[in-house]
Amino acid sequence: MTYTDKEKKFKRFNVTTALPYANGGVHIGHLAGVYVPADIYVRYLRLMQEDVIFVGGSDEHGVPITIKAKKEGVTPQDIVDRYHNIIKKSFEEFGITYDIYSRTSSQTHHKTSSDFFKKLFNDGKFIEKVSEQYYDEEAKAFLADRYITGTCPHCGNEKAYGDQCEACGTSLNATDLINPQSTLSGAKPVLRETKHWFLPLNDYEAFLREWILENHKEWKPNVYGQCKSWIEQGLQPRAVTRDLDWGVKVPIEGAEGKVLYVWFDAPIGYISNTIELLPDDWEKWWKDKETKLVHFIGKDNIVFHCIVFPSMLKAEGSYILPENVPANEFLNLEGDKISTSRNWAVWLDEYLVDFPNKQDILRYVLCANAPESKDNDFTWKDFQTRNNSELVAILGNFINRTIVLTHKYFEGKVPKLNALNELDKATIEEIKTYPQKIGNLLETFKFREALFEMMNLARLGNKYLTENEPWKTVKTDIERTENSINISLQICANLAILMEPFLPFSAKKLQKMININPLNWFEVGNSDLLNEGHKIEEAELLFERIEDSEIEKQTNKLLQTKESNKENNYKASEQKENIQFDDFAKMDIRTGTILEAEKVPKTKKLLKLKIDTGIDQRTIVSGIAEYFEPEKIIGTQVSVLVNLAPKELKGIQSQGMILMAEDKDGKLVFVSPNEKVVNGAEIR
RNA sequence: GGCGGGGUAGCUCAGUUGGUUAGAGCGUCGGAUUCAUAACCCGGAGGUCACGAGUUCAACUCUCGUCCCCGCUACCA
Repeated sequence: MTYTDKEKKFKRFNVTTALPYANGGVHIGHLAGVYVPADIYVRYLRLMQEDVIFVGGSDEHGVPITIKAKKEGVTPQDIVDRYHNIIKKSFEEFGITYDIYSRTSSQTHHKTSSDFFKKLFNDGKFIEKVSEQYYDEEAKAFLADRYITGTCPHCGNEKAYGDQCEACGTSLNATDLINPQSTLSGAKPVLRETKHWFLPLNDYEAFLREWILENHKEWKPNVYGQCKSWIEQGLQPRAVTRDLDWGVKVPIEGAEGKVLYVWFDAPIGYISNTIELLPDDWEKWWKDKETKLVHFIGKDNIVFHCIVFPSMLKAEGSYILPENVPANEFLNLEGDKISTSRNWAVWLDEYLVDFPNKQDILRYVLCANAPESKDNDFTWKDFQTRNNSELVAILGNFINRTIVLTHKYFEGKVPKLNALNELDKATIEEIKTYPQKIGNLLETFKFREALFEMMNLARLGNKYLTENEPWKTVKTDIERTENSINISLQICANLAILMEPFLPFSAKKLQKMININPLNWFEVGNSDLLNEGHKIEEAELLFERIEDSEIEKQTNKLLQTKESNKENNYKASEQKENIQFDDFAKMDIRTGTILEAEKVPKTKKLLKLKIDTGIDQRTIVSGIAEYFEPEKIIGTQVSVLVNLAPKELKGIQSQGMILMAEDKDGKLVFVSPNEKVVNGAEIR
């Protein structure tokens, strides 16, 4: 029975963690947001002797993996094998205690997700839509947006992807690209009709409203608010299939060459992995109302776990819904956003090599500084300080001085307890409060506060010891000395259990040092955990100081990343294919002067400009508002493409285009004559 | 622009249904101490609670407006 569920509404816990995508490693952002809190939660529940399974796995489908495979000339399976193994191994070594860590490329998962789809299909839960998509006739395959490159219609970058131009950051549709090209064969793709199935999320709006907005007001504000925002913006049908050959095949006739869209199959991975763990007994973990389902995720996943997956489960009909989705915000690194592509991260597998047997320090720092209510910053300096002045100075030091004194005065045996004085009594009373205090906090997902309370017990120990001064009383009052060492040792024993969810490796070490077996959470809080005469082992340091040099090594590593990012940051795009003079001559580019400029209401980037082109005065809408203040550009002479077909933007006819140069940081600059000339002068 | 989250001591965060001098840890300064990994213990300094207005006997806490940070979303010819 947990502290917050006195009526025993729930008999068991099913705890899942977001499936890491198997095209890269796991970094501190993932750990702080998802894996560390989830592991703490599960370890705690186990100590409470609750029935709990902890389910994880790798997400191995989706287009990015196929692209990476192609780039390296290996199969997608090779890619996911590589990263799945790295991730699985580093989780193990880091002490994330999954009951199962499997993968979505498993047979079980293919069958489970395929059956899930079929059930929804047969029950008429999908709608079908036919649309036009690019098709590569040489490779005989439909092309995902990512598989198509072409010229960005906006900035002219020739290597824009079908979903996004990385040069200007614009998100695109593949059909927007000029000169589209298949990255599979290099062929020019053609449009072809294709059929897909959609989950009409809009039909679940009433259900979601009631389930979340009415019945789960206790969810974290960031999660609840985000859901509310999504629901109120209106939900759209979402495609659940794609034309791709890497993934779970769509299990119906006429769906050759189609797979389940990765967002559809990935959350079903939680179910598949449970089945793999408990083939005969999995259903009670997913279909019994007395099971508490909890998803640990990062904030980027809120929509999938609170809106989409529950709608899928609801559509299926026989599943329970998550009871809570404690999503964390993001962790930054030394002031900058963590970024895989810029290699701005502390990778778990590298940490484990650089700091062998120091898992608990990272666990501690990431928990103490977890982005529970807002984005937070990880710095190596803070890592060092928290280790040196909290783990070493408060926790490690208390344990060490107690054990050393026990050996010094009592030959390593627990001394007997005599008549208690007021301080003894007060201390014993306070010890009693910790299991429930920490338990309550953990059950309500307040991990950093729970950790803080655990440390407070060590603070209590230090204070108790200092006030008793056994190093003085040993010469004058042996009974006092016996009491103060006995009670200090009882605090050590309590800590040995209470710290286990947070600092499992050190807890184990401490348990060995004082010769006890792990107890359950309800046995803790007492001051008779160690009997008189109980033998304890020699003192061994739980934590060691981290010197400046080690921290410098890490910050230098990051500095290097920053340097090399700077150098590699900008690569001029390749020259486009040759054109004839006539092609160029078709473009009518003129000098013009900005007469008026104002922001287009309800937009962030758009300015409405009035330009004197020498030919006429015309209106042009331009997406430059982030870089220019309207008043300051009036009078500026610019280059204007005047014979571009007009286009309506936000209800305004835009007649032409202002030519801009884009710097590597995305900043836009006017392309202007370097001396004033007449308006309407041809640029050639 | 719309929606959501956040803006409290140098740093990281708590602040219950609005109610006495706004709290904690770390950092810093001073003291005490020596069992302990220059650690522990005691004490001090440090905040017009983003800004402005309003409701109220009383606002960090409620209402409105403004600014800043993060995310989602629209827009970028």
